[in-house]
Amino acid sequence: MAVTLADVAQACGISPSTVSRALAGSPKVRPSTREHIRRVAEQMGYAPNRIARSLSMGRTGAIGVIVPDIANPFFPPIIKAIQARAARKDTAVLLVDTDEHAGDELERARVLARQVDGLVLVSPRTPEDQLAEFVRLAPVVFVNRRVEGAACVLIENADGLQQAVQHLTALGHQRICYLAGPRRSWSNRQRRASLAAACAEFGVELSEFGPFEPQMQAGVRAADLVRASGYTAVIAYDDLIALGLMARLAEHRMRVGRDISVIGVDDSPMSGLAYPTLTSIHVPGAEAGSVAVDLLLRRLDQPGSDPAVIELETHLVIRGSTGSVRLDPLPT
Amino acid sequence: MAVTLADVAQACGISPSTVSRALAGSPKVRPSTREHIRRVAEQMGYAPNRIARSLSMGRTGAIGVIVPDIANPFFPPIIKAIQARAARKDTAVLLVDTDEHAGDELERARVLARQVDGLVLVSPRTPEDQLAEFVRLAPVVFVNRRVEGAACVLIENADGLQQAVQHLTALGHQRICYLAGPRRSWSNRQRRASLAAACAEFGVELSEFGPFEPQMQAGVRAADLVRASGYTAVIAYDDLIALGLMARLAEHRMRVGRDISVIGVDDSPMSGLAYPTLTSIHVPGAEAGSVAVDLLLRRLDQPGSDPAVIELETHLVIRGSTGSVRLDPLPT
DNA sequence: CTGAAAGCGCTTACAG
DNA sequence: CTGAAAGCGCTTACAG
Repeated sequence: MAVTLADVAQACGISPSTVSRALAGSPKVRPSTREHIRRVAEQMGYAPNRIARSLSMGRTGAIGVIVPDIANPFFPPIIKAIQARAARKDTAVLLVDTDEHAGDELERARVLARQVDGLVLVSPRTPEDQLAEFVRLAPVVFVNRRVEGAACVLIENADGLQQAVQHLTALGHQRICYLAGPRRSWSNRQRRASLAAACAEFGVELSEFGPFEPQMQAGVRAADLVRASGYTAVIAYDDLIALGLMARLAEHRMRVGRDISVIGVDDSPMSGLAYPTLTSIHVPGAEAGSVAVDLLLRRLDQPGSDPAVIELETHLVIRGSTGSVRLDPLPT
Repeated sequence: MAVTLADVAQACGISPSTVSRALAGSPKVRPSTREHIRRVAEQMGYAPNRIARSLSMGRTGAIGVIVPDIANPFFPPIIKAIQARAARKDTAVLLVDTDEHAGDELERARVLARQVDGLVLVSPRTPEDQLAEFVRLAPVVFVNRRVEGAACVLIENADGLQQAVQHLTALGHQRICYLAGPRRSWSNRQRRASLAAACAEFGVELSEFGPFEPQMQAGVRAADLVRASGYTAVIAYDDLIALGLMARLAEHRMRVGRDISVIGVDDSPMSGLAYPTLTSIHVPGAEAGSVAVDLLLRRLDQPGSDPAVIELETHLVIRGSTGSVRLDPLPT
């Protein structure tokens, strides 16, 4: 029912082969015929059937993206950047949300791999020892997780966390409490290690509560632990936990930024709009997304190339949720 | 390189036709052969090439979903429900985020339509007079927008808003200020109309500021207008605007729930976790998503069927951001 | 520069 | 119940 290559060919009185080549912009077609064909095709409203093209070319022009949870504000900027970058390269994006079910990732990837040219795996939760499976499925780029021998786009939290610890010590805090993320999370292990290093460097005592799911509700739960413990400085695994924490502390009339300092990770849009505004570590999500697409597309075009590992940096954004120990801020 | 139908057929010593039928579960194949074929296929790791199947069947087994902005918390529940429902029906989902660019929707839909069996258009921003174009592209279901003659899943805000006005009047508020959403938004027009009706019913004065984009930042801007105006009750187009408003009011030491009452729309996860918690109108996003998939799939299977119009209801969820005029709440 | 032919991997009337 | 054949809409060596 849609107009096909053969229809255009017939209308032009020439062979489908030539129409195909003309539309592909092949230099082997005489310019005048090419123009004529193009005009006719346009005017007939011809649009190629991508499915048919995929089958004959052995390439789908699509990539698959798997994320744990699109409702977590960490992911939308990455997804948007992936879509934008892919669209620019005329590549479609199939998105799968696994709802944080680590056990589903491999199976979903297996199905997805058959319909796309390659996969971007964002913050996969699959255990270390099964990660190699993904690489066998299709060309793959991992985002926010290091996998030996595979292409990765990593977010290096060390700088941001080091700045966070420095900032807190400058404000007089001697002890820092870390609200840990999910145990299976690679980011969490990375953040905890960086934090330990930074605390050692500045001579600060570090302790930990958790693990917590990356959701505000978990931060609410954490709040009561934090209150009971008497810590004056908290670094949360992510902004969601930090925001939940702050909301609950406010309920108990604790003044965040005065009685207690809170730092998140992600620098999500909400962090600038909470009250008080949330000091947070900026994570270049959008950049990670577009770099991932570039890496994947390059791997598809040059199958031989070495899998690249890109590390992106982070930095601290200071806002209202951190302040000096026991000292009143500006008079109001 | 992957194992194909022909490979399986050869391994079994029978024709590809029969293998195809056996795997499709056709009753025309002798049960014993069917079992044998299945075992061999399984053991060879055969998985059908969906692209090839699509081409020969004229159906892709995928649906396209277009949303204005995945970063807006209104959409993730809908998207997740669509994915879950589609996955259960063995249908893939191609997701496109238009970044609130109304002008891009039609073009993106056009491209998408060629790779899927049908489209779900969530809260499309395209002007009224071009909406019919989508229907011509492919089988379509609209979510959160009424389109004459097309299948729609609508969220009827009237009940929720009526409850909201009733709630506010019961608390003693005589005037209500509405913070309007985007002008091109169908929801906004619908909400404004329902609100006007409810206010008329309860004899409340209604005025309006806006339009505002559905983002917290817009709520921050709105806050200064609201403060200057002296209104004691505000209903915002959505939770994001309401949350931005609350954050900014808090900065100015206004006590939301006491000095002023604020109501949002969406009942997003954050509304229960802000401080104070946000009274909001619950919108059944997840239900809308799965109903939309059902509708679309039914249209694909029964092309003749009439396009259904489903209306989902809303209701008010009362939390901490609304309170009596000028009266102190419980002593603490 | 252009065309006829084969092929991508499946499905499905049409014959047995 | 099973097989040979045609076809889905494209691309691309292979000949001219």
